[in-house]
Amino acid sequence: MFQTIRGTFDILPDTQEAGKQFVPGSAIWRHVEARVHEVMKRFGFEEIRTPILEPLGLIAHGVGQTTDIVQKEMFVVQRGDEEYVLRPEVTAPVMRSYLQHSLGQRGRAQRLYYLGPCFRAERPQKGRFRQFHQFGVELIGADGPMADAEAIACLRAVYDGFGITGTRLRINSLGDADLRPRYRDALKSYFEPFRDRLSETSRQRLETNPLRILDTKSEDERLLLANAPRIAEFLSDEARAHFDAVKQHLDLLGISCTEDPLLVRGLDYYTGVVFELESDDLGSQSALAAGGRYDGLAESVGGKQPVPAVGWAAGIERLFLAMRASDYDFPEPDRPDAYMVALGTEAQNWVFAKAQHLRAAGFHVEYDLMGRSMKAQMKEANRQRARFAVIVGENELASGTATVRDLDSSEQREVAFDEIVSSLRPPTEP
RNA sequence: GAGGCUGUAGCUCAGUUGGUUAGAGCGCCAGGUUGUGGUCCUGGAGGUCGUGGGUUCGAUCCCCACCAGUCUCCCCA
Repeated sequence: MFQTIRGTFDILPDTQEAGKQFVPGSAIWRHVEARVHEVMKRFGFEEIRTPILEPLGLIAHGVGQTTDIVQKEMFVVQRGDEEYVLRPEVTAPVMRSYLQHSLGQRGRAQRLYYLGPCFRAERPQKGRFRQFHQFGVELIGADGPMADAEAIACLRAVYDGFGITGTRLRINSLGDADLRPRYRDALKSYFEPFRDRLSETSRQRLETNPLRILDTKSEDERLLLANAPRIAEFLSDEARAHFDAVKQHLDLLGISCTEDPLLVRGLDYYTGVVFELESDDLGSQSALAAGGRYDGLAESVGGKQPVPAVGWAAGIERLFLAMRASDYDFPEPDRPDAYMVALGTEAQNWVFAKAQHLRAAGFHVEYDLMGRSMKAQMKEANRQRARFAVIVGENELASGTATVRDLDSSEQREVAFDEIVSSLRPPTEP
C-alpha cells in the first residue's frame, strides 16, 4: 500500500492528535488561514501566490550558496536540461515576482503576503516537516525604520490574535552591506587563536559565513563568544540610528522586545534589522517566526538596482503547536441544520428532492445514501450533531407533513411540507 | 546527515521466557425497540503482529537491513 512520503502528511476532515504528530483537521486549517487573511487585510497587505516550482538559480542566488538549505535540503526536479526546485521559502520567489512584473510601478510601497506550502529535505521532527506551510509578509520599497516596525507590528497582531502566550521577540541589527566584510575579518582574527577549540562546522563557517558562528549551541564556543567582537561595535551611524528608530517605533506601539547581539539569520539575504519570535513552550523547535530587512536580495536575484525590503515568515505547523500549548479554543465541526430520515423508496425519493430544495434555501442538509435503517439514520443524525431530524415515511407522505424532531430537546412535531423551511430557521429575535 | 527509543485491529494499548484458533477498551456494524438518536444490554465484522531477509523443527517474539514515527544533534519558520 502506498503511504505519504517521509515528512509529509494528509490533512483529513478530523484532527489527528492521538500518539503521533498533531495534524489539525481541514476545517481548523481553514479557520486558522481565515484569521491570518483577516489580520493581513486589516494591515493592508495583499495576497500574492507564486509557483511552488522555481528556477534552481533563483533559490541558490537568493537564499545563498553557503546555506544548509541550498547545500543539502533542496528538492530538485530535473526536466531535460532544466533544474527546478520545490520552493524552500517564499521571500526569494516574491522578490522575483516583484521584479518580473515591476510591481514597484504600482506606486506605493508594496505590502504583500503569502500563505502556502514549502519544501525542505530535512530530517522530520515534531513541528518540522518536509512539506510544511508558511505564511509571511514582504514589505517592499520602503527603506525607513517605520517599515521594519510595521512588519513586526503585523507579526505581533497575528500571534496576539491567536492568543499565543509565552513568546519573546528578539531583535538585532546586522548592519549595512559593507559591515559584513569588516565584521567578518574581526571575527576571524578573534577566533584564529582558538581555532582548535572550534567545531568542524564552525571552522568551515569562519571561512564561508562567520556570522553564523554566533548561532552556535556549543557551550564552549558560547564562552568564547562572550568576549568576541560585537556587531554593534561595527554598525555605521546610519545603521545604528535605523535600529534605534525601529525600537522606538515598537515602543510607541507597546511592543516589547529583547535585544540579542547574537541573533543572526541563516539565510544570506538579510541585512540591517533582524528579528525572531520565539516560544517558551515548544522545546527545540522554538522559533515561531523570523524575519528582517533584506535590502540586498533584489540585486542578488538579478535586479538592476537595490530594492529596500523587510519581511518575515512564520510556520503554520508550529503555530498549531503554540496554539495547542496556549489551549486555543479550536472551532467545533459545523452542525448540519437538518438530517433527513427516509423510510421506504418513495420517501427516499421525496427526501432526495427536498434536500436539494432546502440546500438551495441555504441550509446545511444531510441524508443517507446507503439505504440504511431508520435507527442507523437517526444515529448518523446524532453523530453529525444535526439540529433537526426531518423524518418522512408512508404516514407523512399520506398526510403531507413531515415529523421534525429537535435533536437537542428531543421534542418533535408534525410540519406541513411547505413549512419545513420556516421550521428550520432559528426563532427570530423580537 | 549522526545517535537514542518505538512500530500488534480505524484509535489507545496488553500479550507471547520462541509452540496450534493473537486479546481488551474505544470506535464501527447489527439486534434488543417490525417508524425514533444520544444511556444501557447482546452479538458481529475487522489483524500478512511496519516491510524484507536470517537463525530455528517452528518467529509477532531472537538477529540484520530497510521503511516510518518520535526525541536529541545539525539546521531552520
